[in-house]
Amino acid sequence: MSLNKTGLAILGILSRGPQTGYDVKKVFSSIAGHFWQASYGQIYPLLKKLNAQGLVKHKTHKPNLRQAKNIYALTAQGRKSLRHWLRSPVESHPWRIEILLRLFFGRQVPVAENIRQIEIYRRHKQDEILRLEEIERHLREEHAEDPDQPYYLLTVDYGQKVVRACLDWCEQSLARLRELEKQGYDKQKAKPFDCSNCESLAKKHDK
Amino acid sequence: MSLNKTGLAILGILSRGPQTGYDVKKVFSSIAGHFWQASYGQIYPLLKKLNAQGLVKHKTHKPNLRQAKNIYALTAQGRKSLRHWLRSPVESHPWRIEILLRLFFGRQVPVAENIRQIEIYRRHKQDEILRLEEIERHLREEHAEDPDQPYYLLTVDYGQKVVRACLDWCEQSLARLRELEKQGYDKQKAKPFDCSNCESLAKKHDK
DNA sequence: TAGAGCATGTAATAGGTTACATGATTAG
DNA sequence: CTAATCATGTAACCTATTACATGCTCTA
Repeated sequence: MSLNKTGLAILGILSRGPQTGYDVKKVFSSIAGHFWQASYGQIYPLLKKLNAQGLVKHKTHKPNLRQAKNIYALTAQGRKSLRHWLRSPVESHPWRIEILLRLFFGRQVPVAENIRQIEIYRRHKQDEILRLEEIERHLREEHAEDPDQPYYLLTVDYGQKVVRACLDWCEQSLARLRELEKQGYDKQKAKPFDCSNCESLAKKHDK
Repeated sequence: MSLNKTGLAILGILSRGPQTGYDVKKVFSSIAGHFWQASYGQIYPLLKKLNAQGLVKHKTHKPNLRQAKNIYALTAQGRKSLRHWLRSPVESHPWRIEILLRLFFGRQVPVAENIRQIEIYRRHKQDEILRLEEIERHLREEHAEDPDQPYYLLTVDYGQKVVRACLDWCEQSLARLRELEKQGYDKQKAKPFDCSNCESLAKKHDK
């Protein structure tokens, strides 16, 4: 009965009504993709697994001899599993942020290179903002009658707030790095430095 | 010559000076863990692989007959690979945010349940803030002479800004859900809703 | 002398991406 | 007729977590 988060996501999507694997993918590509993703290579095998576990059932729809599509629907068991998960306490998950990994080793290249990277990152975040605004507009216009709309809007709002915080950070960091550059940071000697006290931080974290 | 992000992270950590796999892990557990993580099960095999590729070399230090530890150091090739990566443009990465996945299906449970989840999530984020402040304090006090300090502080600042944005969102979302609850949202009929126009959003995204 | 920390590693498993492969239908 | 969209699926591969296994050293 082990079930991963993406499996539960699929159950959740099917709770909105019966649909094909292809339809499920569209949800991940449209209104849910900004906080969760899944590929066909995951969706089809998972639907099979959910079916084997009795959490979904499918009807094969044959409009003609050659073609068939599988329409999946939640079972009572599936709805129960979904609701059980929704009531279990949410956990904390670590983040992986590549721009920070790069900046952490920033001294290995000239300051100007790091400035360039943040400018690229800022463009990505600006694109994300546009995408989120597009989703918000869609939700307000096309989902005005959708009973799920209030919850959907919460997810978009999260994205907008976080991405705006990223953009704030970009501006501030660019200013700081330009200042560093002016102060001749690149010309400093690379004296080795070792902090033995980092251990005490690590200790607390691993508990 | 394929090399993943965590492999590059290890190269980066070794650029601060030769050290053991155990030492590398401590960096992920202390000042780098808030934006990148790696377990022993990843670090030791990766060090072996990096060694095979000539990006790191190791000396086996034997303080006595029984014990041995492997001290790894970057090679010229390794330093070159690291710098090459640092100059390549950073890409955009999707996020997976479990609290949003849950809220997306929030209508499946009473509003009070979703409020409870956001309160739990808020506690996680408050803990993260404390952790980040601890790291910042450590960096300001113990790394005052560290030439990498300015870059390290940038990574902490990112975390603080983003987590504070999350906390803002928590407050606002809690207020909205309390309002929804008051308005009798839970008693609404669950009319089925299907948005055919979601497809147009999906189309743009998949391009 | 017991517990915490130092130190290295493997095996099983889980989770996910990408490319490949196939073929029908529909709109311009 | 041709391009886009609908629709399903597999195989190879990569990345990462967890549990397990081992044994030394130092400090209270």
